[in-house]
Amino acid sequence: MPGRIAAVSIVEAIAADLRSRVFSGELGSGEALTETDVASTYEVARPTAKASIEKLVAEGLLDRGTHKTARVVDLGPESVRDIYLARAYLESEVLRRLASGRTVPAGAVQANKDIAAVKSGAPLDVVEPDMRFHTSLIDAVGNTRISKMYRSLVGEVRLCMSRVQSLHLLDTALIQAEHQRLLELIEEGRGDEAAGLLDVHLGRARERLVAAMGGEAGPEAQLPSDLVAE
Amino acid sequence: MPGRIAAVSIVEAIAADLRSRVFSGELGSGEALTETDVASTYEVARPTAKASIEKLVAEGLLDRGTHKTARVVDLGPESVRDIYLARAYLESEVLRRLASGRTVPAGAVQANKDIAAVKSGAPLDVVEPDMRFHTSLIDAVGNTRISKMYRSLVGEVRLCMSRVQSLHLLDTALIQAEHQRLLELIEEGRGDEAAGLLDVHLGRARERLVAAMGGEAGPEAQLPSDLVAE
DNA sequence: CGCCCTTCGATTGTCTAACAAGTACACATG
DNA sequence: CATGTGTACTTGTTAGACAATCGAAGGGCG
Repeated sequence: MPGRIAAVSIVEAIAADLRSRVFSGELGSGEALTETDVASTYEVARPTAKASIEKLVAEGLLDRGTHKTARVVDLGPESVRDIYLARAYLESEVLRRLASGRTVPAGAVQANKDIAAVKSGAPLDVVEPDMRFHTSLIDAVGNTRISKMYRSLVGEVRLCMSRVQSLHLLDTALIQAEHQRLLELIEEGRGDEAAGLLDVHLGRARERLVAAMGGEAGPEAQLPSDLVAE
Repeated sequence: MPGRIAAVSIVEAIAADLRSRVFSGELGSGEALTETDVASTYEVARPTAKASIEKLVAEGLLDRGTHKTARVVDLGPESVRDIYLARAYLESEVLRRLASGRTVPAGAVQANKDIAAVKSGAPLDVVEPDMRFHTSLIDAVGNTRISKMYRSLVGEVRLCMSRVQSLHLLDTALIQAEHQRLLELIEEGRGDEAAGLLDVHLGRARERLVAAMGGEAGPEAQLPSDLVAE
């Protein structure tokens, strides 16, 4: 069933485009987005632009107070830690549940294959399948509210991932290998170990990103010892 | 610092009023809310009413598809289970963390006192402090994203609580006693037992509500044996 | 007599134009 | 230098309008 035609509303279309521009870095941190600007660049009425902006604000990609211009969020080290810890919070429990039922989500398997297929020259292309790997795990528990909660985090998570990739903070092969190991641990029913590996996986990305932003990196930033040894 | 003055926008004010009308049951399940209706009852322009409605849709209190009138959500048994399981998912892990640090949130203690102070004749008054008890626990972990995720669930949770209370499915004293026990278990550092009690606490409410809605109640609906014995 | 199709009313999506209200920054004043 | 004022920009809200769409009611046809 290849993507049935979708007649999305104008505000949704604009929101989607703005979103991708934020992810691609075309709209950098702190950049202002006035309603009039958006309205004129997309040639729509201001209320329509307003609605799009408010959508992105709700997603956490834009910041704005009453009567103030919306700006692209500026994630500080504390926010990054907050985001990654919230992720770990949800995802580690998910891994335990999946492992107890030994259910390996097909979507996650496919996503990890897609990561492997990405040429090393285009680091930003890893973001989409990486994100998909993790959302597939969440969705596999079959609870629509949990999925929705995770969705409310996805915007910011993806922003972090984009930063990690464009700064070359992680090797694609390592990401892919750890994902693979996670899937194996699920299949073997070893939930606690899967959760532990996830903590390593996320902790490293987190602390490296924090360090790259000028924060004080924690010890999680280093590579696993067996790989360092080579 | 008693509630600093807040100049809320009109759409926010209308959203708040609609919300309370949904919680109070004045707007029953499936009731239609057209933009024009809302606009005329509050004497505002239609776009303003539209924005308010969309806010409630985002909160999960209203349902609506493109070009269709917004309606108050009609929670079926599956949705109720989904909601309560998502709650348990987040809250049980929170209890473990709080117990490991033996941090008893002051807000939760106060909220439970407020529950005790409610006269038995007004069951709906229990909802607010009950909700506050649980949000206090979540907020106590100090992760703003986790709090935000829980917020995205709160609307529906509160709707369920209102149903439970107006149908007299649970005794106030029992709720209050179990909350008290949860706090004690946290203080004693017994995280697993706290999580277990929470499962009982939520499971009973969940299955009784499901049963009251015509679904097949699970075994969790029964009272704890020590209380049944009297 | 029942079913399909058309038509119509109601409702939402979007637009234009406009005014009110608030913020931020430069400027003038003490 | 601190303070107040003012002005430009931006957002909040309104009014009215038109197109697109959905749901139901009614008429035609088998």
